[in-house]
Amino acid sequence: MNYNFREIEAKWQKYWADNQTFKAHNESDKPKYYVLDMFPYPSGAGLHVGHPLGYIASDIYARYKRHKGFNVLHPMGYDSFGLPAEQYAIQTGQHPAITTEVNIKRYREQMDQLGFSFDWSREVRTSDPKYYKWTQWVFIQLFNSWYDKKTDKAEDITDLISIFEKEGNTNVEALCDDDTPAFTAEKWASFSDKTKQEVLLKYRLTYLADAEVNWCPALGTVLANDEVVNGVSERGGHPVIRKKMTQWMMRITAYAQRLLDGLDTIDWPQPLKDSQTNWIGRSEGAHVEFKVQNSNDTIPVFTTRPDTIFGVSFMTLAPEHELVAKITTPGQKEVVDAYVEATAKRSERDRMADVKTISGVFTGGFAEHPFTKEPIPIWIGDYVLASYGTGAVMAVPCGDQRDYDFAKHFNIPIPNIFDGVDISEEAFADKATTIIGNSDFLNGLSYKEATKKIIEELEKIGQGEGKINYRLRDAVFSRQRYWGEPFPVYYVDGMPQMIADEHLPLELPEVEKYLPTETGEPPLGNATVWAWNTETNAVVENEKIDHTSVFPLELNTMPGWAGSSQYFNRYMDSQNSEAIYSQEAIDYWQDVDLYIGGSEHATGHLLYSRFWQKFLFDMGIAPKKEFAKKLINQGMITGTSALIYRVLGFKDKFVSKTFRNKFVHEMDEEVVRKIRNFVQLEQGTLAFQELHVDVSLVNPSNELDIEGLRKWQPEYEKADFLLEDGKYIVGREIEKMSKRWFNVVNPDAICEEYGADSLRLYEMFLGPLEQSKPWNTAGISGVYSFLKKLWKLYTSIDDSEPTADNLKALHKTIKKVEEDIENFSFNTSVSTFMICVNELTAQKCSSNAILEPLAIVISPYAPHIAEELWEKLGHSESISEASFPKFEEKYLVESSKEYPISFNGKMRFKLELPLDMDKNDIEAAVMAHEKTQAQLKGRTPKKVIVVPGKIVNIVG
RNA sequence: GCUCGAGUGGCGGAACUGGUAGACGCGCUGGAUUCAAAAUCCAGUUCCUUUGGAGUGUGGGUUCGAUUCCCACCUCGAGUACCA
Repeated sequence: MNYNFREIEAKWQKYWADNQTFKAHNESDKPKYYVLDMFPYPSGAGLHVGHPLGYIASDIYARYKRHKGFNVLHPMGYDSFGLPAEQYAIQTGQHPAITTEVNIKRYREQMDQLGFSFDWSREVRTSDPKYYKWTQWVFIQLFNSWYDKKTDKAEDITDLISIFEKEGNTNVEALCDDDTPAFTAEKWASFSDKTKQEVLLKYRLTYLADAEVNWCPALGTVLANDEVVNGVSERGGHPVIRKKMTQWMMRITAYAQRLLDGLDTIDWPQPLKDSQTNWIGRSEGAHVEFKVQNSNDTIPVFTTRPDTIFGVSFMTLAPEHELVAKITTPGQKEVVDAYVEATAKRSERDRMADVKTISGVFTGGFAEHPFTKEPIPIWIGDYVLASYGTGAVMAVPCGDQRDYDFAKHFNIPIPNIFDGVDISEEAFADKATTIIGNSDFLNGLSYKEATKKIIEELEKIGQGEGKINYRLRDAVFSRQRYWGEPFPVYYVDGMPQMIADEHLPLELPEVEKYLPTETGEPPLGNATVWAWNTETNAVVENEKIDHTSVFPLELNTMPGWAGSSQYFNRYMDSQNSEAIYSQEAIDYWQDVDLYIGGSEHATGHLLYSRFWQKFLFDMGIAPKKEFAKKLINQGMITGTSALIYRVLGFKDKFVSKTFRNKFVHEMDEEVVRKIRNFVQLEQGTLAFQELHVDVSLVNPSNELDIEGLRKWQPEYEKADFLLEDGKYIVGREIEKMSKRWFNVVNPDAICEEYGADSLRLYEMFLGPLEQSKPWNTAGISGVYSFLKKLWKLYTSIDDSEPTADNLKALHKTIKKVEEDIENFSFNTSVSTFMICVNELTAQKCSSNAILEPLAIVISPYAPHIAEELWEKLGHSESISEASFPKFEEKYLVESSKEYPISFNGKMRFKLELPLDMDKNDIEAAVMAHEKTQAQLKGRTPKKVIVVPGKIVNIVG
């Protein structure tokens, strides 16, 4: 019987589903192991071949761990809130829930087809109210918490209130808004209820604030910093501007240091840790207060080089800085206003694009040097960012290149405060060799000594202190979208109130339109039943709002990362309706042992999740400070795009690849004539435009299906082609697999033709998991014929004694595959299987004692065929729990070795010698050999290196 | 610019802590089988001036010996970007 993958794969997929083979139990005598994949957003396009790469790897690992006797948790779900479903809803009016449901169904079919060993009973969907109930619940817990620097953790807000009642806030060391006023217990008691709530908002871990946000007019929503790439939205590439809006914020900055420290405790890829480190952006320095002359105002500044304070010759404020208007003198008002206005108009993108242009204006105002009391001119300049530090810098042109350039440009003096350094050409910024001079009490000190000294002095005069600054900003948590988690929040007198836990979830209301309202409110503003009745604790019609018992609900929804920030814990007990998860469940599963996913989530999902995990840890409901011990980034599978070349200016004229050339003047006259003839253009410039066409229109020899193209899109209906050898040859380009490049390949066709086991093996065989690699199906026949050979090997099975060679082939394989899986080197395992099957076939092995363990070793990679072979071997239980064969060294012991004989490090011939031969005998045997003498040509070797069991090297 | 990766045949890639460079697969070439094709099997396949040489992006270095370690540079990719 031939290898019939269709029948086999369908049979075992059904068996696994019927028998719930991969259901994980929350208690077991076995050790636990938790293997997690990043759950997908179910888009309309379905899975492409890039998705399963990580899923296959994690599935191999999960299946392997089961063979190794672990109780494995391997769940899957859907990150099902998101923009595409909403955009589709806006266009068609179809509810996003329906689109999402359809897409999920397709994803599920595709995943089932690949034979993944997921425990589907634990599936979660972020858009399911039963799930987002707990997202809302975490939000409420954050709202009810503040961050105490003394205990260095989140604490209950009620504790803070009792401190305020007892002693005010003067002794409280909290991470709170910078503008929090100081007050005594008496003062607190005198505050109105509303004021109290306002003050508390400055402490809560999630809070409302008027924030400068990234507003994307095209999407009608704000975006988080990590959702803005090069000044445009990550999704869709729309322009983004800065705008002030009242938004929910997450006080992630409270955890900046712990997020940084935690990185040392987890086994994550270094590049990923680096990008989180950079994103958090810790810098040590000092906070310095500069007094404004003839005023009570001070300008706070953060600097990493307080040691250079005697080199300050001007200050620069961000144009948006709140003191600008106050400081500016009447004489300078006009130019300053013009500059401020011009800056506000420039998009972030513009400002970023030209880093080279130096601009700024003098305000006319002066600050006072804290030590010399000299006046320091105050400038504004757009190179100072309002969002970083204090939005103001003390400029030390001799020590900072940017300040140096600014000073040169505006003819500001550049005092030199370094000993023995020439600053006539550029600034000197090398901390290691710094010796301070010309700086009063700092003279002669190194960077380190001077920094310590100056901070002491600043503290003495009360104008500064040592400070650590972070680049990380608090995260905006509001989105002006429909298809996201509603906030469990209603407003009384403009102040946010939480809906009590027991009334969650607060479900999304129905709306007629998914667009913002005419008054510019978010889509939830269209809902007519969206008010909270505090007496019945239910959502009621808006018209019942009376501001006494019925109040308006929040109109924003949560961002995409809300639902993914705690899903890994929820899987541990996903059907629990009483709690986010039971304490028993999390005590058993603890954390994720292996997390596989893309590196694009480095500063988004993976940072936010770590933040939430630390918060849950502080609350005492998560036992681990980090949610995932080990993380692996699978590489991207790139697509091979197909390009056709349009003659510029001729809509329907396309030339085959060889005819186009980027530099027309380099083209052959003959070719130019042909093209001119083709487009009937005697004179004028020839140029070409590259256009992507669907890769399915191109065959493996890069020939275009011309008729197919004409039918593909109306634009090409009348296309006319200049052919070479009667064919149109397309250009090829390796690019990210993306719908817009028409280079997406989905796994369905491959599954259909070769089966899931082939696809699984092939995706692993492509190369190292973590590297990105181009998708090319050309090689898939290799793994397919391997499976056929494997199948054939099991056609006759008997109880014969295995030969020494049989055992050697098997145990070599066990050893290598075990090492490979532990090292996530899945590509080399596939080669190992091929070698093993080739050897056993050559040896005509039919021994049960070999074929049985071999089936288990292969089973994590190609589970369907392994189950079928296992059944053929006479088993009635699934192979999935069979224990992994034990490697035995004794079968690999050799008695002789084929020594490579090298001359000056180059291998010239090989010589078989017994392994127990000692150094001297080996040397004698090699020197006596005729080929040695031929190589030496009469010379006497200077030295002979013999490494027994490895190599012989003759020098001379 | 800065940070982090990566450069090995026609292609994907292999080579454990420095010890036979190119495993395994694709492709290609030749052969067997076949009326023929598919499938299958066998042999070959880094390059060159082939009784021998050279060779892992380039140039140096350490070593008996370097794809592997060190230094400098080049190219490509990813992240980040006026961060005070």
